[in-house]
Amino acid sequence: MARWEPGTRDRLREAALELFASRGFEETTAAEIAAAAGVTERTFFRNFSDKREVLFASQDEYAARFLGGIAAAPAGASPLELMSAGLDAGSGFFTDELRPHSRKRQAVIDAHPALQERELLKGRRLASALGQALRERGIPEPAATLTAETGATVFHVAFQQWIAPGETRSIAEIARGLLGELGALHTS
Amino acid sequence: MARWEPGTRDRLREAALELFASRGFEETTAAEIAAAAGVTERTFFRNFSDKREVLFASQDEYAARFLGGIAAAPAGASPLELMSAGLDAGSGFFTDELRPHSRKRQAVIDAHPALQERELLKGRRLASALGQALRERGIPEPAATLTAETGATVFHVAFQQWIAPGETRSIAEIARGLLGELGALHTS
DNA sequence: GTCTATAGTGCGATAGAC
DNA sequence: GTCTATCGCACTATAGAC
Repeated sequence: MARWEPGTRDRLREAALELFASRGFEETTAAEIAAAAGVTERTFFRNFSDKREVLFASQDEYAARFLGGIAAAPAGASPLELMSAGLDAGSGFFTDELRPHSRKRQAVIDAHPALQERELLKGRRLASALGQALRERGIPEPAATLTAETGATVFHVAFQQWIAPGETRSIAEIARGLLGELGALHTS
Repeated sequence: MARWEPGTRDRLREAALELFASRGFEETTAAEIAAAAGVTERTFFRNFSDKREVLFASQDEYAARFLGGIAAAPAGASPLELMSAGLDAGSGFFTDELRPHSRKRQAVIDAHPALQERELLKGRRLASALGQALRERGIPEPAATLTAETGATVFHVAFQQWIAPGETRSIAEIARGLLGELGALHTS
């Protein structure tokens, strides 16, 4: 038997969500999460800088996809086209199987101010990273920042809708619809 | 001699800012702040729910003034007039003598993600409270939320400008200018 | 005011991957 | 052999319970 099973990080994330959802965030200790994943508390903190972060690693993965989509867009793309490319690329992260998981995760976050703080910070970091990516694609200010803020907002609203009860559309569909409505605001 | 000097809260806030600014947030313990203010660690945590909160008590006072200004505005005021009344009332908090203090405080916050998280949460709470205050004044949705979000943004931008190097205008003047520019966006 | 649980860090030893 | 992830343990500070 191997000294350590692969996928420690993912097991910790799964265990944490389950325990947070069933017992509450503050009532769950890092040691309990670690034990549920078959590792020690020390290993938990080697994988996640603090107890809140275990819920937000997925956000970082999503951001990386979003940024990758912008970087991979064809040369000469407009700011809005870059943002659409990013939204499309990022949306691949939110598969239909992930939806129940995301609903559970959001319920936990909504119940704990400490987690809301982290979520807000991640949101600002996403907007900031998008702005940087757009500037690196040659978009000047203030278009880069405006487009980045819009993109972050569209994602946020689309995600909230995606996890709403009864919603069946993909997050990409929802985001496209929102971008369309946003455009209509300026042409009507 | 009194058993305890008055103004414990304020002394703790002053001591905390000085220590955070000179040594850094993480390098300063709650016990050190308490000692500098002449009280025990226990008293620190009785006054502030956590170590970060000692820097944000002022934000709560400001919010209370802002909300009071909205509540005190004349009947029949428009959403924008209510917001202006709130901004005017709140601006009284930011006296010229407070400006160096605010600059120092913001530098500390900008240097520590843990403090940025708290700042973001306070910002969301302000916007949410403004929306509630407007609804209580009879403003329907979506005007209440839109106006509240605008008001929170104007305050945020005005505050950033107010602490900018060389800036001498009052925060009320800056906010009025921003509201004017915002209005011009819709009439040009 | 005192006592205690938990978060989070530092470091040496160790076991497996390569 | 090197590199990396884990363990195990000691330790401080936060924050809440009593």
